[in-house]
Amino acid sequence: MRRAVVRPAFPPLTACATACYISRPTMKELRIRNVAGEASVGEEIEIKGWVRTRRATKNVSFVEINDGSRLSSLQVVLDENTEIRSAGGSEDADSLLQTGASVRARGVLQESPGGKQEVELLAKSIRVVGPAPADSYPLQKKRHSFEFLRDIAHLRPRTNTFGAVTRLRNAISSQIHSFFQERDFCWIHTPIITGIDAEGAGNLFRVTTLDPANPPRHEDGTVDYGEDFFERPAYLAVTGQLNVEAFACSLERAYTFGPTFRAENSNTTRHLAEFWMVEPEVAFCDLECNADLAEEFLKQVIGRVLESQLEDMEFFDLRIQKGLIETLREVVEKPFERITYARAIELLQSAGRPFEYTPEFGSDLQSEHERYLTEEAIGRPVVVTDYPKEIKAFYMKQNDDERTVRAMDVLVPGLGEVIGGSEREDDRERLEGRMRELGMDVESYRWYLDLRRFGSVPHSGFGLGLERFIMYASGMQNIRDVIAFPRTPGNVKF
RNA sequence: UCCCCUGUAGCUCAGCUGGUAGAGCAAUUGGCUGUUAACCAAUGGGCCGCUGGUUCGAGUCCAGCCGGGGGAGCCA
Repeated sequence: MRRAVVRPAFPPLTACATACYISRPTMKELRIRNVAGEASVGEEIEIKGWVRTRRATKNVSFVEINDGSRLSSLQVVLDENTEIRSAGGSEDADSLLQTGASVRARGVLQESPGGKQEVELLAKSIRVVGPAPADSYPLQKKRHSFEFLRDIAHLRPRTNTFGAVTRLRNAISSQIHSFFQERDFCWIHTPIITGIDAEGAGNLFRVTTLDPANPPRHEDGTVDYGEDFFERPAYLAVTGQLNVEAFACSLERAYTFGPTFRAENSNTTRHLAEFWMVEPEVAFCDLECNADLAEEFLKQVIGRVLESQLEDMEFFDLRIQKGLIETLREVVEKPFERITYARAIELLQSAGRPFEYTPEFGSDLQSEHERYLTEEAIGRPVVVTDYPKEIKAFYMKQNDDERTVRAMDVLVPGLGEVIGGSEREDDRERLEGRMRELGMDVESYRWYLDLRRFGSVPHSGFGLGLERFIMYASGMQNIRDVIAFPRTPGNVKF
């Protein structure tokens, strides 16, 4: 069977100007973000989307249509010559053309006499594909609280703010991959199910196929996980770091980028039970190298999304956080400060102001301390290194002073810690010794210790919480508003 | 997990020392010379979170429960 000329339904953007047709060779179907660049005034085009608002006068009405391809809607003008139809063939298609309805509009692009937009679509026809009854459609053409929108998480992508957040999240994710791919890193898909139950990092979600009402038990009454799917306890991963170290110690440059899970009962604007994390890991790389990587990473990703997402970023700057773009530009342009933990404590102790928690060597930096350091004492991003070993994870490389480890936190104004990382302990004996000090089950980490037995190498890495990064880049104040469907204690509705 | 705040119209909120329910926006209808947070007018809209208590009388006071938000801790 011979096929006619095949036109791709979803051509890549670079080819779109000449090939963006779907089954209608004479009709240019465009996404709204491409209208200005790919259609000229006088040309007939078709667009699809959802009605944001409608303003009607006696003879003309104006319909704002948004298709999510960009922040701005396209103004579609209906006059007495416009044919208004509905998919259901309703006699009253005009009344169905209201906020929330999905529509197809076909017409001629023209310069707009109104001040707010360059071009508009004078509609020859507009078709209501799916109506949205106004008496029950929750999104109105007015501002809604984020709190309310969380209750309709399936509809909030249709709002300006959440659309912008979603596009920014996508752009950041893409730029994260670009940053590492351009530097020859391998993306490692570390497992989501793990048998390692410690790492100190909080509570884990258990993964099991046992019947919770009637699990097999040992004679002493404890649950017999030998009967479970993995024949031992299993959990959702809280980090991919230990796994990705195996690949850094073979491919030299590796990173993870995926979901991770913590069963902590924390209810704050900065915590989720399911979130995304980026974890680069590099062999032949010490702490300074690691800090360099973190700084370059933040600068490149932020710098590029400031360019590619300018319209959305200007929206955040105007509506979410005044001065956001200026703050981010400074992050991109100024070098990060680097200080040791000991120096940070000195700065805090000489701050000449009280803190709720008194800063002293040996105790962890509190949120208020981090904010003071980066916002007031230094005034730009700062990398704090060499923390006391007691407050950091077992795998961090021990300094010769016997009291600190080669850890680093990157603190940024307005948020505090955005990146945490370290040089890893590459000496097997010291690592195992530290694990025994901490009372860990060394046997279950035998494979991890092997990385230090065979061809061990200095290596370093860090972790970045994607959602916290998006919060920082957008100015959004609640982590639940930068992820599609947030999972928090007591919340898995969507 | 702890501390604080809060549940009143579709949304955001007001409602005083207890006296029987209000505003703005949204919606509906009509009007209007191309609007853009459109405008003008009219109309409809309420188990005042739930349960119990005090009282002649509870949106208001008390107790318990449920939901939401913020802060702290933990951390990313």
